[in-house]
Amino acid sequence: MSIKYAILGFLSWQPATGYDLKKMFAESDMLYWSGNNNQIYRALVDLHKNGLVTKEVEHQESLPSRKIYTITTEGLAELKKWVQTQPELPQLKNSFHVQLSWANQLDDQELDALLAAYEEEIYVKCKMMKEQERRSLFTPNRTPRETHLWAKITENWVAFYERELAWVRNLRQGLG
Amino acid sequence: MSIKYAILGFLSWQPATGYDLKKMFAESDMLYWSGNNNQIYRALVDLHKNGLVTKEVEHQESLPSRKIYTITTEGLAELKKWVQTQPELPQLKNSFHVQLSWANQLDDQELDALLAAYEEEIYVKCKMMKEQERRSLFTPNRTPRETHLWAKITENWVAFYERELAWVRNLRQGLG
DNA sequence: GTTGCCATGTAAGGTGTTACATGATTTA
DNA sequence: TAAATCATGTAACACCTTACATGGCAAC
Repeated sequence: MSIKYAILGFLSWQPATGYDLKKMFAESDMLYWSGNNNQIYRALVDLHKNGLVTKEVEHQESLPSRKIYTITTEGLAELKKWVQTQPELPQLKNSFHVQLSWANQLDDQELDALLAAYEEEIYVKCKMMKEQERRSLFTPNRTPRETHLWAKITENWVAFYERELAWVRNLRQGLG
Repeated sequence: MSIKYAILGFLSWQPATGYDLKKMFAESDMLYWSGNNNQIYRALVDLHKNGLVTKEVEHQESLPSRKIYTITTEGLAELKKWVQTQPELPQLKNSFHVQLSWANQLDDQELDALLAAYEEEIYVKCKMMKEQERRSLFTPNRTPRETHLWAKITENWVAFYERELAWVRNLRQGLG
């Protein structure tokens, strides 16, 4: 899938500039894009070309003019259509698995150090995710159902890291 | 990280051609590359240029000559060095989350159909992973420790899909 | 006085995929 | 006769990231 639908999603809440969207992506830990300019500005040009958003230019003194993008009826329809397409499987890329696959060259101490480093990293991320869940940032809060869905997505992330943490702890115990 | 280390890993078991490696990647569900030619042949050229593998050409009649790559001492050292680098966090890209984030446009029936489709997809993959775990394919089986590590990696994959399945089932129940 | 915010965008490069191209041999 | 296997490789393109570039304004 491409970042275009996530942008349409944000614009379905309210109009925004590229800069706004950039911040939204950067702040959201749920969506997996870094929020870099290149992708966002290009995507907006593309969406505009296809009539899925409208562009309104607001000139400013001594600052680059703001380009405010608003989703169109076609854009909303396209979003709804995409939302209902066959879901893809989640894509998990864990380079640590590759490291572990060929970790047999290491002695017991080196291997445990590697596992400990991974455990610590997961632990920190897990705590961050839980903190974010507690603050319930980034909830659209328009209908109870939507709020519930967003909570479930956050819950999924927390559970993902918790399970990973349990796995690596179990692995260390089994070896130690 | 790049595919180069995974190739070095395979070559640390035994010499292989690009074609062999392609099959290894395609058969392995643990490593996340598709096993396409482009990446593998380019990576092999690069590894050879850097002296991490040696190339031996075996001419054949009426078939393209086989280029057998063998890992060098430097390659083994490089692999060991990389294996001990600070692990990265697993990267999870779940486009279904994006669909769900803006699924509020859907009515209850459409939403449940979407969740059901996801559940089915995860269920099938989960069963495949369990089957692969049962058969214990692709285990190097050189030392008990290495066998154990590989089993744990497979276990991690199974648990990943099982947890995802439990999550979507729970979500459906909560909405239904 | 340096850092950060606002706001646009470009350049360059890494990573990854599918499809194309060749051509003989074996299998269904 | 159609396909799969062996074995190499190229072309085209999608996706994603970091860093670069500009330039005024506000805060510390």
